[in-house]
Amino acid sequence: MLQSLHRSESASQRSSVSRRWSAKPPPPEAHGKAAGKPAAFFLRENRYNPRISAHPRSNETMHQSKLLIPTLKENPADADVISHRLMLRAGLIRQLASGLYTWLPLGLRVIRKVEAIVREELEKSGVQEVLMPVVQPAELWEETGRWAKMGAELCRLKDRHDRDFCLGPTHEEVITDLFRREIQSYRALPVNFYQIQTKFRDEVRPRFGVMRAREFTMKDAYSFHLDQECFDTTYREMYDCYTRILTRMDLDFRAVQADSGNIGGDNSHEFHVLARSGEDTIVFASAGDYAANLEKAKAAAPSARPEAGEDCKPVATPGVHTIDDLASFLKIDAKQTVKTLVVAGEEGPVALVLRGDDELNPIKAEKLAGVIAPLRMATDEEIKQHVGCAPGSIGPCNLELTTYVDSYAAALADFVCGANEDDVHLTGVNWERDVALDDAFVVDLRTVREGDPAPDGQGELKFLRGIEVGHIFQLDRVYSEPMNATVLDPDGKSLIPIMGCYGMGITRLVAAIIEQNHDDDGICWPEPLTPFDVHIVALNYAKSEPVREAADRLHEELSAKGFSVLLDDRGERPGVKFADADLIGLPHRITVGGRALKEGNVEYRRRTESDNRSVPLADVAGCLQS
RNA sequence: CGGAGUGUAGCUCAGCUUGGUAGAGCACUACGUUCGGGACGUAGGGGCCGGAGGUUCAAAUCCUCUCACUCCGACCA
Repeated sequence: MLQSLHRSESASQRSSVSRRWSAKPPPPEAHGKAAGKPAAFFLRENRYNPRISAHPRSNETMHQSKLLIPTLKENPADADVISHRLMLRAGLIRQLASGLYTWLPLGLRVIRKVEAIVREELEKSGVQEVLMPVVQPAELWEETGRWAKMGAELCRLKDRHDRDFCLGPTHEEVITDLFRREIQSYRALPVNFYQIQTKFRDEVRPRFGVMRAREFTMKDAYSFHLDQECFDTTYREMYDCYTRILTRMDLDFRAVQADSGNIGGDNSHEFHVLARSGEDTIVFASAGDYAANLEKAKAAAPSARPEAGEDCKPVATPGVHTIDDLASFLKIDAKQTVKTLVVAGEEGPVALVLRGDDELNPIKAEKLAGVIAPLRMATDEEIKQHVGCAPGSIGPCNLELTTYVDSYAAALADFVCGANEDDVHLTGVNWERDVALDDAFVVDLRTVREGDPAPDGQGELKFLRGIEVGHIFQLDRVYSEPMNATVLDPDGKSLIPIMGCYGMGITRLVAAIIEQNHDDDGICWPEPLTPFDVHIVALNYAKSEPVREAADRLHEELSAKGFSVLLDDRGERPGVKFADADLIGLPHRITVGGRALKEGNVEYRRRTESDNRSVPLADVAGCLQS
């Protein structure tokens, strides 16, 4: 597969390249009309102007007419999310196939900015950079059992010798292998390695452009420690490091407690950039510091259970199958009912009891002993067989299944539930009296809701949407143990180190930044991340000698002062240039036009402001620095 | 993987119901007029109507099968 992949790829590249070039040969040093033009992949706006190209320039790549920045006037049909739309429209990326994107010059410059900040802060935190291969041998994954455990998301391939490989979706195996080969002494610990590398995950559903792509760039770091205390120190350091990185990017973000997947352990935080289009719901307290992913979020324990008041009685409920039906049929609040869900378990089905108005949190449920992960609801047949009725009439009374009860359901008195008999419910049911309740089986199962009391009692819970751009968590010995990574401790004994793992989505960050920094006209790059600092929009550059001279001089002057400058030297009309400038969204725009130039001025405008300011040509640099 | 939808020019889309020589706008090329917020005229170039099979005198259009892409749900940076 690997082999055929190589072959077909190079073949197609060759053919498309030769087709392109043979159709329209490039003009080497030729000037004038007779010269051919590699027009197809230069800009649509890029009119070939012999007079311009006759002028040698110091820094060709900064000239917009020579850079591939294919802006789009119309919204691409396939992009619904704002960042995706703007990235296509501003010419940052182009899609190759589902979940695969080519980064064009402008987008790549932003990636480099993001990477630079990430690198600087990681180095400050004492993390050392390495670079591991994208292609990884199956043997390593077999050692940890993930070769079998990972599904189709792991892209597998074979080399010419028919040996198994995969495209790395993550690098725990590789780094642990490196560690066990190279590090033998406790004295080397703690160590922390990072890389910025392409990952491939064959996502079931890539979406939102580069936000959830199959191939993407991630910064991943892995640390090794002798003991928990040492790990905790590094974990805090990484938490602070991530906070510094996102703060430097001017992002509005939240660190939240997170579920650590199948790894377990309490040390797990996600870093979310707040955005309406975010895929995750994050929960935070209106007062105090509590913040968590919805999957993980808890509410304060319910108040104590009231005394029983009613007698337990069966009631006929023909055709009533849902909690809504039940509440309206009996004219009661859904809060006074209890629902019993049956899920697949290791030794027969398991019952989960929740208050009628609550939603099951599947992440919490699948962690329970005896419950199969990923969570699967029992089929109607299984329920019929084990409970004896249809799903609409199940209840905890006389239920012969392992039963977990959510603490909110456990706090009810005189509640209504199914009678485990079709079309019959029980009213006035009370725990202990009518149903046994073992404290060990009273657990947190519900999905929290806005307005719930915060678990630490500080205010109530609020929801926001977030884009997960970072995740730090404890790996314990999940990889070091099966892979036999050990060091000798001071007493000469073998010791298996604890590991930590710290991920940050580089390409996803680019999308998240745009989600938070745009307006109706386009992107508004924050200074630390902008592909260029300054956009010089030269009106009539080709035809007006004074404009060309002023713009070129300004370009050189600002470059010399350390600004990165994009000079719009295209032969487009002013309206087109302004619209593109807004779309691309560089923070500073300088318009050089004949009108103001007569007075020796140019116009300056911040991307986030709506008014132009007239500035003498000589003062531009000072104006930018202020 | 289930559900929904879309594939026609580089882009946005019409044409399909009711088969009869493939269209518009933008973009591109040339020339001219324009030139401070997405100009205009004239003349051009560009399409295996996603692919395969079928029905038919005739298929972008009808049928079958496929492939790709997008959106909604379970996974994750």
